[in-house]
Amino acid sequence: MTAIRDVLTTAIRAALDDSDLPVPSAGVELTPPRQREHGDWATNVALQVAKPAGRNPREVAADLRDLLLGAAIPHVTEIEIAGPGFLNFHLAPSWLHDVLPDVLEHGPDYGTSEALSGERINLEFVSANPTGPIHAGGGRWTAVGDALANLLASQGADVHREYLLNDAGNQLDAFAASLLARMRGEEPPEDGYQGQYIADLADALRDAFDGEPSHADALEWGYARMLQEIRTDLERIGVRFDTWFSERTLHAQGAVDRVIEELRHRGHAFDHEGAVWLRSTEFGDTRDRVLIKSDGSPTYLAADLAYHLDKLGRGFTHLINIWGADHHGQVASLQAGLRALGVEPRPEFGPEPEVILGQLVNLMRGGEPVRISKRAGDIITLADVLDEVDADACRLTFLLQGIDHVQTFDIDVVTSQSMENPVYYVQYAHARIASMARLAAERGVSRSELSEVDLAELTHERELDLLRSLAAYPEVVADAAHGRAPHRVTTWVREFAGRFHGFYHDCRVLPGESGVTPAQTQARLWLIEACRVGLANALALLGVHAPDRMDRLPESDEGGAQESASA
RNA sequence: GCCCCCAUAGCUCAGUGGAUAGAGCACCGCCCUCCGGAGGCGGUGGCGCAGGUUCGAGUCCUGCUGGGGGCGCCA
Repeated sequence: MTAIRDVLTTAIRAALDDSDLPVPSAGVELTPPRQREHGDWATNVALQVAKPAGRNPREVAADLRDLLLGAAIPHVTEIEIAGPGFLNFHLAPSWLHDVLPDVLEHGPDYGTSEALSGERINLEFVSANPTGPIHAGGGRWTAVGDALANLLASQGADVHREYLLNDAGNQLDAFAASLLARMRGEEPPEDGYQGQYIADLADALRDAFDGEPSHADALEWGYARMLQEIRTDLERIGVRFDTWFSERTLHAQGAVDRVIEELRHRGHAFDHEGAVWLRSTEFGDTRDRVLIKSDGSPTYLAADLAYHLDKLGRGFTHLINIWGADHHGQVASLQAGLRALGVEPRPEFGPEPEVILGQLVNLMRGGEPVRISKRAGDIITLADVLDEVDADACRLTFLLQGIDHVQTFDIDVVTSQSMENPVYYVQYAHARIASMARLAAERGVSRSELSEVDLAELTHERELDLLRSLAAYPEVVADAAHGRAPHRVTTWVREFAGRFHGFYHDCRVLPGESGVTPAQTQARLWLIEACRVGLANALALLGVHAPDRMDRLPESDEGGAQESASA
């Protein structure tokens, strides 16, 4: 929230008050218009309040304009009534010049807020079963989850990254049975795991034991191997979890049993056909759900309820899970169950846990879809991707678009043509700034104290564009956090980098033959430093490095040597 | 049959009620005597269909069409 924005909003509220008009229930909307001719800020309040007041919007706007002009708001040079009744504020560039010290003063904290101060948020993501390597598509949840954690933390929340290990169900049994079968040269069971990695593991398993290991030995051995592999992959992409939560501990400590008892006690569990059911229909679910199967074992839902209760018991004020869209069917019953257990939803967050459903990733290779086939070689793992492309390119690729869209991840585009990845365009902007700083130092050009620099030298449209982007940045971050939409930061930083490259092209910073005045050099040196802060802060949220230098591209052919398709 | 998500330029996507819908790639042209050309500038080209709500709809609602994902005493 920039200062000028607050000033304008306050002035508009006062003008409404003086006109005996109500402030719209959603508050005063004040936005930068898309068209530059429409000024620096625009509000639609006249349109919103005119109808209930039975008045003409443009007349209301005219009254408000008179009051606002009388208020002598800083920087404001003109207020025009436009279209059906917009109020467009035209400001002197001085309002943008004020942004620069704001950015520099806050540095790494520029763009943060305290909106979520006091919240302890548990964010669970990835949580891939420890029965195989993380699939390339799982990289999406890794990147999105880590960036979202950063975003929530930027708003003042205490964020805890958690990975749930599904190590208690029959998945690991099927996994172990598959390993043993493969070790004996047999086909894995019907519901078992296939793929080359199982065969490789089976070979290693044979070497690890004298004689045939027991089912339990194979299970623990395989589990440990997969867990290690998963942790390694996540380390490679640069994500660290605060807690690796073992589902087993819930069963071992009787937490699952206690959940059933509690639900019975509250009258929300009942017996039917030898099983124990949750009356989830009373809490918004489409049907009741089984908690204890007729063979006496708990369902996944029962364990999941115990797990989420455990999280709340650890003092978190809000729980967020990032799940793939293929788990959509679990959401209603989990939320119904927690509700049945007496967990009250918070109005600002909705039901607990908050479940963010992300659409899946379609893997492509060379323009051809890669089916998630059981056959060997068709599995593309996150590790495969990381073997060919650096973590930054990988992460940014996953953060390019909103998670409501199925993402197409063409491994050939992200790897062999990785120079097309926008990450380099953005990182290059940061490296350029660092390069300019190095050159300035070499030439003995140093920055004066900011207070002694005349920022009014920044008048070029390219310079003002950069300042406009920087001014908008804190709100972009806040919206991205609130909307659980890290890709908005990606969108911002890509546009910002574009604006920087444009500035670089048109505006010389360092003294040379171009006729830059010493005063301009000083103002621009501070401007690029502010840009560096903006780029670095945004990239940090995305979990992408902001390099000070990048390797030069190898000289590419001039393109003239192309052989034509002569047969 | 029911539930969730999606449909914007040739392709991949931005745009979560505002005024003239934006990028990248691809295609067609330009720009290196000066801070890194991984760059800059211009051009071609678009909101699936039909209703509705609203002063105003790519955005909200309904229906349709077309994609994707779910609907177990699996996890």
